[in-house]
Amino acid sequence: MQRRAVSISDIAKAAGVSHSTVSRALRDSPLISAAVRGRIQAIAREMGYMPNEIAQSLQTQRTRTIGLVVPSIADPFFADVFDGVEQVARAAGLSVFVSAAHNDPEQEMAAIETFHRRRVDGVLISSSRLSSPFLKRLNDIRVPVVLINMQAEAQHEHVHSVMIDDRAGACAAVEHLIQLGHRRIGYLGVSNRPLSNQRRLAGYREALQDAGVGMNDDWIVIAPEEDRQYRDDVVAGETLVHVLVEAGVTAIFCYNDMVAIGALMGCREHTIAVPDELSVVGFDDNHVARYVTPPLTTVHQPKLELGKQGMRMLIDLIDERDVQSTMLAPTLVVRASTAAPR
Amino acid sequence: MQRRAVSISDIAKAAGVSHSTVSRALRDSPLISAAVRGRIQAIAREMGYMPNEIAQSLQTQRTRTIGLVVPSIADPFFADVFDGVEQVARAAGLSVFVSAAHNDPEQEMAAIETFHRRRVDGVLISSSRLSSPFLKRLNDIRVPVVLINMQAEAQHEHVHSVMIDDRAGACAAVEHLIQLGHRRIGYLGVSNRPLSNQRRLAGYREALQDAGVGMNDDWIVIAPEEDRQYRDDVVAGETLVHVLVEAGVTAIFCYNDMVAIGALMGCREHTIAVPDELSVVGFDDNHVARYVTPPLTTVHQPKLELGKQGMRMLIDLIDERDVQSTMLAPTLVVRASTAAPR
DNA sequence: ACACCCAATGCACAGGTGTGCATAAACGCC
DNA sequence: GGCGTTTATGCACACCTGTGCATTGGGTGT
Repeated sequence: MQRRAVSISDIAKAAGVSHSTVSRALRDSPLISAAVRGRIQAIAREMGYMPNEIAQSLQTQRTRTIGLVVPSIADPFFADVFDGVEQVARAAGLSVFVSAAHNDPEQEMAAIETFHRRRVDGVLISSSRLSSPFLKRLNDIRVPVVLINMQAEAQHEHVHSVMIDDRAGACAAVEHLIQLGHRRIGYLGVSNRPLSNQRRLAGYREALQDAGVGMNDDWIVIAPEEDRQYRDDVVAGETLVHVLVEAGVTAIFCYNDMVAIGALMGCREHTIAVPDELSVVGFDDNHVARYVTPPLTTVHQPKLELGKQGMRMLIDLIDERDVQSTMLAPTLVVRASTAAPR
Repeated sequence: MQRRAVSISDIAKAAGVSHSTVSRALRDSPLISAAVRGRIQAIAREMGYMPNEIAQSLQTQRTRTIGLVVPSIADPFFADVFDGVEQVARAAGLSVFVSAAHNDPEQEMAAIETFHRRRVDGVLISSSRLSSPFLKRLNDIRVPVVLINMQAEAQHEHVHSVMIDDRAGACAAVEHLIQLGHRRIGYLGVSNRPLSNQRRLAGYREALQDAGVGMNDDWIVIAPEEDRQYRDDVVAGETLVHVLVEAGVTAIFCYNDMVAIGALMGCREHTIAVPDELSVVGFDDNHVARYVTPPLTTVHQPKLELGKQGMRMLIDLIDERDVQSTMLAPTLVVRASTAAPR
């Protein structure tokens, strides 16, 4: 049924020329006379010719293809990153393979092995944590790699990164609370994403210190590690917020929006009014943040830009241009979950 | 720098055999003696050989690759669909190209053209609407196509589909409201996705008719067409909900969750208590639905399953097995936005 | 008229892999 | 030991495209 697709040889036969001539004519080579070129292009169009990119890839040693590894595309954060990646890739004529690794090292390995077999021109990785054997493997495939929003443990020749300044974002959030007049500010963090949690906690501390506002170890609560992180962030916020309230804080900065949303739910259960009795700040600016009650004040991560920048950087690396790792600045979005303390 | 990757010829040279022998040995062909096979496999491992899938594709005329077209991966609906697709694809050893077409016919065309050039083994399409020239083009590429949650205008030889029963879902939602005791029930729809809107409206009417509950044209409001649908769904719900309330309904069934969330916001602005004064039902069971206030009663779409089924169907088509289009049943999820009328 | 040059085209190979067929070696059988 | 049979391997081609080099033909200059 599915008869062979038409190749340049078929066109050559139809036009009474050699396949080389067809190849050149279709690529607008000046070596071919205008008359012949036009005739061949017309025949090609008429026969419904569609270039075989597989054969081209084999010949040119370039697949015009890149691979993207994410934990899950169902997580809106990575979905936005992907959107940015895809936009830039499409504009550059590159196609992208997406692989969801679900934070499973084994699946991550499998993903980059697949990319290697498929001879992608470059790899983008956006994963929470990355293991050392994984990085070694990355080095094996001899292809440019860009890390999105993750910190490389060691520097490798072909590895660059674009990330978001967690510390600065946390600072901005806490400074906002200080400016509103809060002096007893808590942090509600997580333990299953240690790097970013540490950076946000550091920003929290720095802001307080710079402003000369007091700290207290009782005002810092870190949720214990859990497996199903996505749902659990909400549960963590919901169950732990009252600990901070009992410790006497008037405002809390949460590791991310899902924790903050959990905190909002916890407050409702304990009939704590937000923002009247407690101000709550999140991190990420998840799509959800604007629809909860009250709409959440949060730190906006430029996720789309993260993807775009990462992809641009990868293209530069593929084309052997110099690049340097960059850091994107998050911005505070003030909504209705924060107010001056009573 | 990036020296040529090792090929089977390199291995052949190292082992003192022909490349054919290496090829067969690596594929565990019984034609090769166990001794030689083992030795070659050892050498291959040692040299860090990674099969070139591009060359294999050219030879076998199979790329083990499929293309997925969606409007946007940032829309959580399609993100979940993708997740299902990816899971099944990975298990079958297929890689997936994702292309976001943003409901732009031109970009959709470009996407399937790219897939054609790359000689994907099959195509999955999940788009709101599909134009007729687009379908024609689909037919041109001579590859199995599965439509996910969209209705084909005409039947084509290679085109099958898996969809969700909009009508049944709408019925379930409205029956729930009737069972709670509501007798004046409104529908808040959209006009930029005419097919599914019609089907949900039909389900709404059917449920009312079957229960012998009265209808009224004033209780049906359809938002006018807008371009930026995603954000506008919320705005539509927010601005139009009071029209229905003034028409005297005690409950509304919304086209989807975003419209319903807009309705919730509109109610808050007009200080209409939900669910005490007005019950609200959505459609989709977006991730957001559980976090709004009050948590939204809605019709759950099995999005993951949609993706999985679609991918399974595509694999069956690729392997030339018989398949038939299927319809998945949505289920009602009762949360806190619905209650008996006062 | 002849040498020369330039424009246009074809030949042949390369890229990496899989496989039908031929070939060679080994083995069993009488 | 010759012959037929099985087993193991190599040869050569195919998949489709791009390109260096050779070739051809026509035009130009003297």
